[in-house]
Amino acid sequence: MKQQDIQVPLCERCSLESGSIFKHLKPDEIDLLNYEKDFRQYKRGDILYQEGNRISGFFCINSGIIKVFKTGLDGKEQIIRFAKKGDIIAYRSVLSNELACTSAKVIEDCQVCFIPSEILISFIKTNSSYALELLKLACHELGEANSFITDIAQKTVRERLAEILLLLVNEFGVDDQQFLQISLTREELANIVGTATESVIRLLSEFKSDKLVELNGRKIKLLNKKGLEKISNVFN
Amino acid sequence: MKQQDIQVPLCERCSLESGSIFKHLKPDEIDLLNYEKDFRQYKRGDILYQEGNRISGFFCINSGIIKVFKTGLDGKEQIIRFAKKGDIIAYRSVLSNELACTSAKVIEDCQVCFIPSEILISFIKTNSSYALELLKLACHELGEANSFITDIAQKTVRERLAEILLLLVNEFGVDDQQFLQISLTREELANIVGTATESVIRLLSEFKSDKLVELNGRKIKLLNKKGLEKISNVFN
DNA sequence: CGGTACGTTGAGTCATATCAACCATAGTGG
DNA sequence: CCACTATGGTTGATATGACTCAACGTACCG
Repeated sequence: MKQQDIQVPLCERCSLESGSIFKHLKPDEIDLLNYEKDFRQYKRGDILYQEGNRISGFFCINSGIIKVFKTGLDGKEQIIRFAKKGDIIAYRSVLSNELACTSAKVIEDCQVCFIPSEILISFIKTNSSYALELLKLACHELGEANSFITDIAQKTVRERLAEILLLLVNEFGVDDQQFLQISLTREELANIVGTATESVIRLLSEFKSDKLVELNGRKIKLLNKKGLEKISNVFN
Repeated sequence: MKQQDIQVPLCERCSLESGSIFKHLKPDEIDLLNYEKDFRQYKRGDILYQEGNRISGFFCINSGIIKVFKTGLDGKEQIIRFAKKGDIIAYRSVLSNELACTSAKVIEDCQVCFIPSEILISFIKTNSSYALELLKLACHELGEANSFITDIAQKTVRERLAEILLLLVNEFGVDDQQFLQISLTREELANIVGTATESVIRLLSEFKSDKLVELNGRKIKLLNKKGLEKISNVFN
């Protein structure tokens, strides 16, 4: 696709395609959104927003992948979640009216729309079913956070790594050769699981020896999902 | 207080006293709440609701303390948060329309009001500033969950224990002898920190040797907050 | 008095972190 | 074109934090 072919996506179409939260808006609200939003493009490594800053709006992802993380001790990142097409990020800070508690960095080149806080707040005030959907979203994320807390507190690194691999396949799918669609460095994997880079490397090559995964640089293919599920101790 | 003296609390007064989320309701909504709510009393050890069940409403705490936890591997509890006067619990499941992802158990005898889901949903539909407050609450909790994830993933047990002690003092305060108001078993402490009971015991007695805390059975007094802050690595 | 729940301590083990060295690759600038 | 540097990946050696298991003390309760 040539540069001049890139079009600002239409919210109406995008929200339906992606199933984003905006599909609950009324036509005139969608129009307002289309008018007020600011379309932006970012490349791998770019930062959308940073922990500790006040944020004047939030982002809706149209394409690409973004990692949302907190910076802990010695600058070590803890990845909280990923965002892809249809997801919104930074809405937490906007709604709680707090400083950003996370940073967001591009993993795969992306196109996003920036939407000013006031628009979100006004939709909540005028469209109660939209507000309810937002609540549903926030509460769902809260449930996932709770599970993650329990996992990190109780499971071993080995168990968590297996779980994360399965989770990544579910969330991002695989390409035509069955390799995981999302490409992460070993360090990023470690920063999801909550461990050291070397541990991820060692465990991955163990998984490889056990014929659970196939490795090709950053590309990972799951060869034995049942086996990984067993290791990860998920029966829910 | 004799049994017959116990009164069903009035939502209007309770919400103002406790600063609960219901203070944003309009008078006629408060009346409806008063009418629809179901006042209940529970004793230490009682269970309010359990993980995996569908919940038909949520609880507003009038007095006492409740622990909210997930059950992980081998039935080990991970305490997610505590609820005290003015807090609401189980609203997550109600709003996300999911099964309960946690259980709730009484730590200190409590009086609570049970409020049917429909009431909450109807308030959201009719009172947008209330909806916004609920969103604020959920998003705030989400931020706390994110911090907790990062802590558990990156800090040592020693650091986390120090942090939790400080946090408990902040949240529940101390009695006239400076002892922490909330009384937890060692196992419960371990289930917040995410460690083994024995580890908590050992670390607490280390803290005692280092004159950081005073111990008297379950009663804990913080003697040197600065020292504990230093150990806990909190500078935020 | 036996039972149950909680607290404490010691000893041994193991998973995981840390430290260090090394290789591969790609981009940079002179 | 080559040296230089940065980044990421891998492996080995070593250290240690934290868990597990087991024994035992204590307190409370019916």
